[in-house]
Parts: sequence; C-alpha cells; structure tokens
Amino acid sequence: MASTTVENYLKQLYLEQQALAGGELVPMGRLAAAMTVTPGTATTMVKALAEANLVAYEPRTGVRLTRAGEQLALHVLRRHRLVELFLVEVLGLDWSEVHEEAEHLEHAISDKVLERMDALLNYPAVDPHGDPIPTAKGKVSSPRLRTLAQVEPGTSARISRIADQEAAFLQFLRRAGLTPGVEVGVEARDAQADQVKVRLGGKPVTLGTAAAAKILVEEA
Amino acid sequence: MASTTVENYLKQLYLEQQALAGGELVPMGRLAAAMTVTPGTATTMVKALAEANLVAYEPRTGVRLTRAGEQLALHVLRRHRLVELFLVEVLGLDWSEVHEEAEHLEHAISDKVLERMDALLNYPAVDPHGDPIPTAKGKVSSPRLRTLAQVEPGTSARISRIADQEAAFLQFLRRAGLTPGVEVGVEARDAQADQVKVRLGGKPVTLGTAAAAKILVEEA
DNA sequence: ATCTCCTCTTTGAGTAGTCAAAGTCATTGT
DNA sequence: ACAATGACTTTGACTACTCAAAGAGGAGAT
Repeated sequence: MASTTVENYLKQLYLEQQALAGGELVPMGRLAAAMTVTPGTATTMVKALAEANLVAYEPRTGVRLTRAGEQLALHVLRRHRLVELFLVEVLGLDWSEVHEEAEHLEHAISDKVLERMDALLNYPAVDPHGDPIPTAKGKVSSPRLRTLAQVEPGTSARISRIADQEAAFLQFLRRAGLTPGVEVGVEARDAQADQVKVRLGGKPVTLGTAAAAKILVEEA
Repeated sequence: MASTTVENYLKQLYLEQQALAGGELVPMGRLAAAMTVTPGTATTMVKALAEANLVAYEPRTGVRLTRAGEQLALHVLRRHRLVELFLVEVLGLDWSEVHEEAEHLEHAISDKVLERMDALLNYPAVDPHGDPIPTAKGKVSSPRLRTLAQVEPGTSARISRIADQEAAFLQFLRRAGLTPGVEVGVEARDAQADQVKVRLGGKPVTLGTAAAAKILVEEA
C-alpha cells in the first residue's frame, strides 16, 4: 500500500502535470515547491517512486507519472473531491474550509466508505469547486475551459470551476457571489490596469487579472 | 500534535486500564500485545510517553495514563466511537465492519467535522456496540454492568454493550439477534458444561461462557 | 538459599521521510 | 568560448518507529 506521503507526491505531481498542460515533464523545483519540501528531499523521493514504477524520472529534466502512478493519483483525487463534496453536502461545512479537511481524510477513507458516500451523493460529477471527480475506474472528464480573464468583453459566461483552493480566496468568491454555476457578463477588460469588470445579476464586480484567471468558465 | 502512533498507544492503554478495573498499572506485556509490537518497542515508546508526561511509568511494574494522557485518550475514543456510529447511521455500514474503518478515520477527523457529526447524530450517548461516547470535555459515563454469564438463571436482562469488536463475533450476534437494547431471559447456567442458555422473543440460544462474558447487560 | 523461568529492558540495527549544505551540471550572457 | 548563475543532486545527519537478540530482574520451586 502506498503511504500517505507517496499518495501526496503522486497527487501533487498529477496536478502539476495538468497545470503544465502539454506532455512536458514536471521540473523537480515545482514538485518540491508544491510539496513544501527542499529540492533534495524531492529528488530522493522521486528516485524511490521511479524504483516503484510510479513515475518516469529524467535527472535534471523532470518527472512524469507512469500509467500506474496516474491511476493511483486519480484514486487519491477521487477520494479528496468526494470527501470535499460530502463535507459540504452532508455535514454542512463551508466551501472554503473543506479542502484542508479533505487533505487528511483522503488518506483514511476505505473504498467501501468511499462508494457509500458516492451513492449517498448520487454519483456526482464535480466537487464543490467545480473540479471533476474521477470515476472509480480512474477516468476524468476535463473539458477545455477558458478563464474569466480570456472572455471577450460584451459576452457572458457561466462559472464552472475555481482553480485555487485558498480559503481566503474562496471566501471572497462566495461573498461576491462568484460560485460555480453562476452566469456572469464580462463588461470590460483592461490589460494596462490589470482588471476585468464583470456583472452578475445586476451587480458590478471588478477583479484583478490574476484573480480572474483562477475562475474557469464555459462561454455562453 | 500527537502522532497517530501516540494516539493509538494512549487509546489502547486506556482500554487496558478499564479492563483491569482497579487502579493497577498496566503491565508492559499487555500493552505490547494490545499494540501488536514487541515488548522492546513498547518499553521504548512508553519511556517517550513518560517524557511527555502522558503516562506514569514504573519500570518492571507497568504503566498508567496521567490526567493529560487520559484526556487525549478519551478524545481519540470519542472520535472513534462517533465515527463508528456515523458510519452505521449515515452511511449504512454494518455493525461488524465499522470498527476497522474507524480505526483509521479516528486520526484524520478534525474537531470541526467531529462536532458536525455529533450534531447530525443528535448528540448520541453510545456507539453501535453500546460503548459510551466520551463528551468533548472528556467525560465518560460508565455504569457498572454485569456480563450475561453472571445473570442468575430465571431472571432477565437487557443487552447494553458488547465488549469485543471482532467482526466475526459481531456478525454472529447480529444473526442471533443479540444486539444492544434487546431483552433476554436467562434460562440456565452450567459451569461444568461451560454454557449459558438464554431465550429471546421465544427463541432459545445457547452460548459458551466466554461468549456470554463479552455481552454486558443491565438486569431487569 | 539458590536455581529456573518468564517478563521486561537494553542494545544495535533498519526503514521512511526529512533538512542543510556541499557538489555538479546546463544554460545564458558577454 | 567561458565564467557566472540558478536548478538540481548528493551526502551526511536527524527523528520517529520498529524488530531481533542479548542482558537483567524477580517470583516461585526445590
């Protein structure tokens, strides 16, 4: 069985790979930063993961999950995201706090309990942040989404996913009403002022480009 | 924060202390057996716990929880038992399998989640096996109960608690209908044949003394 | 009174994960 | 072309937990 630590490395590696999009290798520095360990620690760990055939490692270049590693990572992610939704839907916790909780629970939940939660939640497709929940078989749907910063002014879009788990950011979004499912109209975009102006249900909201880039949308 | 390992030692020590009843020290051998580690490992660990003022340790005699250690143990036990009940009541798991699940979850649940579960379950007093759930403040009610093996033939009693978490034993009890809350009449007791005959709702059941001793009852 | 046995403790060693700091390598700028 | 820079790897060391095996202590049997 994979230890909690191994599960975390694989999960983080999966997320970094996604962030890189293309088939590139994840540089060690990124992985080390994501895991908040020193680079030496990441190197040591990755060598062990490569030994176990969970990753392919190119020294001084980077690292990538093998199929086996990816399956394991997706299983961890499935637990994480189902737990998050469960905490919100069943226990009534706030959107902004479930990520931290799930970070621990994802390693302690058996498959049996996981499938019960899945059934109780009626086999949901996405977690409270709009992130897709991998299936038990390890499949994820990941539609290509644009960010709110890329939407042409004058058009509107539906928020589908938040690409940041920071509690403070999520609390801001909830207060602003910028939650998955909500329809927003983009009014103006100003690269110089680093701003995007949107309108939701009549109310205007101004966001920095960096914040808008963390809000993924489907265009109408 | 106490590690998972430390939490388990404290919890097990609490349970062993209870089993001993009197104020005696728990011998190292018992603790080592309960933790399924070698005696040397238990000695090492107990010395570390004593250093942290969680236990009082008398070399070659035994070990006992300090007040601080007991509070921590009760907090772990509270998590364990609330989780068990939650798994049965909310996720519909079987009585016999929740102990194992809770064994892992008890270390991953935050206070916030715990209190939500407590509220959702309407502040229960006992877990699915009839074991009392300590309060958040660390109080436990432990009424003096007799075992089914001690009940006088001719009288009847109500099952209140099962002092064994073995899945196979619990499955047997469920099939036999010997679950907490059930009223049984004791018909005969035979020390020589090592048997207790009971009747529940008309049906007769015969148990060995050892099994009957693991069923705690309130007498009518 | 002492021998025996069993229980407990000590010692030496190993695994998993981590860091600090020294060493190596490739790229980048001149 | 080559020195400087920054990213990565290596090395040595530490913590937490564990076991196997050798050593010590005490309680009962003779």
